[in-house]
Amino acid sequence: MLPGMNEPTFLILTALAGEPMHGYAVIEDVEHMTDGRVRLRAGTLYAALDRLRGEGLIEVDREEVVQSRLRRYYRLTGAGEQSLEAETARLRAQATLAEGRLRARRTNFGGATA
Amino acid sequence: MLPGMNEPTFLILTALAGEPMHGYAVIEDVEHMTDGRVRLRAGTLYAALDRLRGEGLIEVDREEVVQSRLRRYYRLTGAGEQSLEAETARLRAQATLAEGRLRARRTNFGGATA
DNA sequence: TGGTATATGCCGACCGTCGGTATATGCTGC
DNA sequence: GCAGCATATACCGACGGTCGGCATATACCA
Repeated sequence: MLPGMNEPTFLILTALAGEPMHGYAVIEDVEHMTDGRVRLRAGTLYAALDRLRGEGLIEVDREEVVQSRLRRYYRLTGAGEQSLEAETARLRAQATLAEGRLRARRTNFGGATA
Repeated sequence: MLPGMNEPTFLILTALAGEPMHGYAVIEDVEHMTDGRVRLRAGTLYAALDRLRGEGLIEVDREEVVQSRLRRYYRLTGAGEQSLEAETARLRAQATLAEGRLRARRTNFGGATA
C-alpha cells in the first residue's frame, strides 16, 4: 500500500539529512528537534538504523574511536534523500487536507460539537 | 512520550472532520483523499473506530438502516478536533524541519552523496 | 563509592495495521 | 438462475516497529 513511514523513522532520516552522525548523536538531535517530546529508545534507534541500512536509505559514513568508545557515523544515501523528500511532501499534503476540513468545519458549525 | 499518531488513524480523523460518516464511507473517503494510495482494511478501520471511541476522540452520531443494511455514523468530538489540530501542527512542523535540512544539504554538497 | 553521560547492542512485550475470512443484502451481467 | 461485485459490519492470526529495560564499557564528578 506504499505505507507512510512512522514518526521515529522519519525523524532519524531528518537528523541524518543535516550531516553524518553517530547513533547517540541522532538520539540527541531528535530530542532537540522535537523540543524534548520524542526521546528515542536505544532499541528503537539501533534497530531502525539496521533496517534503514538494509533498505539502502542510509549507509555507514565512517567509524571513529573517541576515548576508547566506538562511534559509527551514518549518512543519508541518494535513495534516502529521495525517500525523505517524498515523505515530507506527503506530510505537507495531509496537513493541508486536514486544515481545510477543520477550517470548513469551524465556519459551518463554529464549536457546536460535543 | 506523547506519541504521534499513525497515518491510518490520522486519515480516519480527517475524514470525520468533514462530516459525520459511517465506517465504509470512511474507507472510500480516505482512498479518495490519498488518490488511491491508502486503502484501509476493514479490520484496521473498525478496530481504529473502537479505539478512537474509547479514547473519546470520536462518538456515534446516529444509526440508519438502508436496504436492510446497518449504517453506524461517527463524528469527531471536541477532543478529537483538538487532537487532529495538534497532529496537523506537528506534521507541518516536521515537514518544515526536514525541508530546511534538505535544502541546506543541496546548497552545500549538491548531489554528491551515494 | 556511587551516579551520570557517552555509546552500542540485545531482548521480550505491546499495539496498530495487514490480510483474510465470515455474514448479509442488493444489483448487474451472463 | 447464479456468479460476481459493491455495500456494510465484525472477528481473527500474523507481522513489524516501537517501547522499556537490561547489558556492557569507559570517563568524569561528587
